[in-house]
Amino acid sequence: MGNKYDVLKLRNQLCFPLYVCAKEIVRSYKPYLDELDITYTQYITMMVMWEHKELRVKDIGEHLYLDSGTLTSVLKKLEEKGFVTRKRSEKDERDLIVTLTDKGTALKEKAVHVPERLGSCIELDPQKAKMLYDTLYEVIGKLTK
Amino acid sequence: MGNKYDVLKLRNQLCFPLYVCAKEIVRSYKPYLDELDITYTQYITMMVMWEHKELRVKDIGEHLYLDSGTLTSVLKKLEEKGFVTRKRSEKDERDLIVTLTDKGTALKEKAVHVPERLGSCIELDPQKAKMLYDTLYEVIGKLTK
DNA sequence: TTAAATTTAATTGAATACAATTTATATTTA
DNA sequence: TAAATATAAATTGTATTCAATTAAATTTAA
Repeated sequence: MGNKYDVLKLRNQLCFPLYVCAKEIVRSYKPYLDELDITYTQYITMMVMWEHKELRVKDIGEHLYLDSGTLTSVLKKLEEKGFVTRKRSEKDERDLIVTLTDKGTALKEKAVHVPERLGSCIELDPQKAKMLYDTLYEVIGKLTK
Repeated sequence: MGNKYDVLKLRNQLCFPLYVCAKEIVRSYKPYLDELDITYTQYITMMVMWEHKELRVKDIGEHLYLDSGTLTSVLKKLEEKGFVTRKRSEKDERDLIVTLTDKGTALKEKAVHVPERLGSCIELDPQKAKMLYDTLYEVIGKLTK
């Protein structure tokens, strides 16, 4: 029994729990990130910077799936806080080079405990976590090609 | 071989693909929802209204995991477009009653094809989809209690 | 029954996010 | 080379989202 409108019920949607889950996770990060005085978007930007030290805005955007419209203001905030510097490339003036500062590197020390603290809020079976991880990247691949 | 900072690498994060996936899915909805002249948030709000016809803002918020800060403006937009009405409850003046209009009900007819169109962008194995669905709600349960 | 506590929606302010456009620079082509 | 094209970041405008606060109404408690 069901009618053609059943597909429009919230409980039959896969995208909705995905949307809620992402939203609630970002919210759960807040108390831990507040201690570092950064937001979630600033946090994932710093993750990219901790790995690469120096990148163009465009490269950061490719790692994070974000465009310059979002990143310009995020990076200006991180520069204000002293975690990165922003400078035009001399090789190509169109590029803006973002570089991790010593203060930015030092923040890593504080951040290193965030993942476990968040993980203990979620408490997901490792096998389920892996399945979730793989499936999410599969969907991302399909949506972003 | 890894070091204590490995947990801070983007590829070792579970929350990050969740965040990206949700973001990209909402973006994928856009062309289809543009045809209905509504946004994703307005769309899920209409889903709740199609199922319940009449609800308080608070009830909508409980269904969608959104607070009045978000919903007040979403509902004002939906009222402007003529899909719902907003009226204070006579029983309890604190409550604001949102009611589906005929035009709102009619929109359902156009919306009914959105889920399949979106589904064909994702093309997920049904078994994986179910696993994903269950796991997401498991995480939501842990994060929102 | 008044006073205190609770509930509900709205408001305010900060931070995203994206589409579309603009500006500046660099590359390609005619 | 000059013009056309392409690329990168920034800007603009719209819409979320949340935390914190406010205002009004209701309920509870002293």
